[in-house]
Amino acid sequence: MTTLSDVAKKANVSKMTVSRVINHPEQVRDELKTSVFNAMRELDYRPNVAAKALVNNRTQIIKLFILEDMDTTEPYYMNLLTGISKELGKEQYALQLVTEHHFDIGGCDGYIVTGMRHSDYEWLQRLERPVVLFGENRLEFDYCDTDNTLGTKMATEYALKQGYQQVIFIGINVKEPFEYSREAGYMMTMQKHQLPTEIKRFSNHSHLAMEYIQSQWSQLKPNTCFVCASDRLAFGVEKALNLFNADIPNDFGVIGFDGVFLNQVATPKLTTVQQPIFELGVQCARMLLAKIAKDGQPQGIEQLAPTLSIAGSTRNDNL
Amino acid sequence: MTTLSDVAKKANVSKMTVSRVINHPEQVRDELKTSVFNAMRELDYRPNVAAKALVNNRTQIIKLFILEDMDTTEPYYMNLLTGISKELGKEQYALQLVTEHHFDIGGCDGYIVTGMRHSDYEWLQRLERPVVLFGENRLEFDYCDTDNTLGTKMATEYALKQGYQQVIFIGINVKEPFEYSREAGYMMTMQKHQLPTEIKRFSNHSHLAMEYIQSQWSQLKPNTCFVCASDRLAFGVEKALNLFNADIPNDFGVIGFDGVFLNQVATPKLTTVQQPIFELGVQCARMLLAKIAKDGQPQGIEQLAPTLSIAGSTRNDNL
DNA sequence: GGATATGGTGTTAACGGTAACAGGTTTAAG
DNA sequence: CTTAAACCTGTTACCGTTAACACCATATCC
Repeated sequence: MTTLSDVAKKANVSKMTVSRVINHPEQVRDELKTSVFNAMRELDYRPNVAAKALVNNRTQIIKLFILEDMDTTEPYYMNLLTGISKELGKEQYALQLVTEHHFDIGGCDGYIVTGMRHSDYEWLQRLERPVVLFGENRLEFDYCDTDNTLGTKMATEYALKQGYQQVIFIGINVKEPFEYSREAGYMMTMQKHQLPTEIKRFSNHSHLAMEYIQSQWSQLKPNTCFVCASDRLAFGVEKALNLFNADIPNDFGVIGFDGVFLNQVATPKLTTVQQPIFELGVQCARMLLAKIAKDGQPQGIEQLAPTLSIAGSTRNDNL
Repeated sequence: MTTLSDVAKKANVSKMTVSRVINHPEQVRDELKTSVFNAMRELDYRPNVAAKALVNNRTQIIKLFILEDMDTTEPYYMNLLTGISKELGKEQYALQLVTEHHFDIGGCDGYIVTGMRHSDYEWLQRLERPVVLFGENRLEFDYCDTDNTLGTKMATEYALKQGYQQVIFIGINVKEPFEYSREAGYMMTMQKHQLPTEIKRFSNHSHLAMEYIQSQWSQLKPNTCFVCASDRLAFGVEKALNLFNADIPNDFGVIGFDGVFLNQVATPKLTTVQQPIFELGVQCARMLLAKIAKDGQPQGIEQLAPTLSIAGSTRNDNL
């Protein structure tokens, strides 16, 4: 391993100058800078992360708290993790997963928290390092999330554009901001078109949505589209409709929300609000690193636009 | 942050003694040891990872290479990651994900590699730090994996025990050890019972298995069980059988392999060979840490027994 | 009883990097 | 032309930990 000293010798300067070229390049003459850069290249210099961490009192570790039960949303996370990890890797940060609320053994430079519920608020506030949430909140935490309202707006607009006369919203019965936002997108769009709204809510399990459709089958009118707050619920709706040999997408449309895995295995494949999970991971990481660099200053919020992934569960102009 | 020196002062010894209590306790008198332990507890001492890493020329980072396309096996990985991460965390190691073959920027103390294909052999061999594979291989790499042969043995035995007269194996057409092992478990069991074997192979996509069943439907005899090399294929088989309103599980049985997510969303839920993915992650990590501690010495292989998760896609004595 | 091992502890010098300060040179101002 | 400010670069000390060695007791041997 080549060190600062090696580079310094090769470039005929002191260690300190080399260090400055890396961290405060504006303080060094251009002439020296180029010769230092050359030396670094020739020797294939890579800074020693541990040494830097030691002197800066950093750990180069970011902890990712996954507070919700992973099994319920599992496929989701891999993309998030990949995004976070990729971005952190660029700055030589490493990731540590924390799934239980076990004690914070070993330090870290910051936290990314996902699946926060309102009850977690208290202990999150006590954390002594910068925190960024993945997922909307109405508190003062910095966060990244999909633009949930935009997502259901897009879904509802699309359903109407495809000519479905009734649009029913199948929501998740949790009192969390992301759900409110998704419902809001639906409501706003329906009101804009002066149409009546109808919202049903269930725990996020496919069989509940399925049972609902089964119980309501006789009252369902054709030409209805179900805009769902998750792919899970949409999956259940579709399964139930299939049981009655309903004509999807001509008589009934189904639109999910998430776009991770489940929409792919449904038959027909689900039209869904595709969240940019990977990019959200990248953004979370970026925001956290910025916050660390700026000594914990608030970084605000970042909402990324989802895309509507169109598949066989809704009518489609273009087919 | 309390340091070694703080502890040393409190216990009236030198830093070195404290360090020895941690790393070479056998070299320290019991009397001193206890007083050092007390001091550590009172001051809530946590070793500084960066300092330790610096002096030991370690990074405390493990890289996880995910070589296969994640989208195909996605739900799988979260459990693996959690297992690995949990175990690494205990020893203050952090994880770095590497999904593209991008350059090995920044060092690490070891690698865990998953999704290795035969073509990756060459560059893997060149890695300069200890490597442990997740997944069978017939080369000299240390690895952890499910006992694949045992898995299909269990599945096939179970199918026969439930009285299915024909058992057909639906395999994945890749030339990889895990597939050979799964086929072997099926073959051995059938031969043991002196029954004829039948193996079909497809790429690991549900629609291919689905199309196969559809094309063969007229020739399929009731009382047949399909033992599949993946839940994906099993899912396809089941979907096709459902299309014909076949009686699952009475006329046809379906058994998958993996037990991550997909088996849960199938209707009826899939009986499947449940891999202990989380534990495999833990084992991988443990093996790698042992290898690092022993300066890269081979650690052999570790095959964990899967369990048969019984659900509605097969007949069941107990129901 | 003096030489020789043995076990337990402290001292010193690194590991690779950076902040803070010191010192030298150039530029600008009066 | 002097003096102060601005600019660059080097020196020193330290971040927290450990290996290697030095040292001093005590136990062991002939």
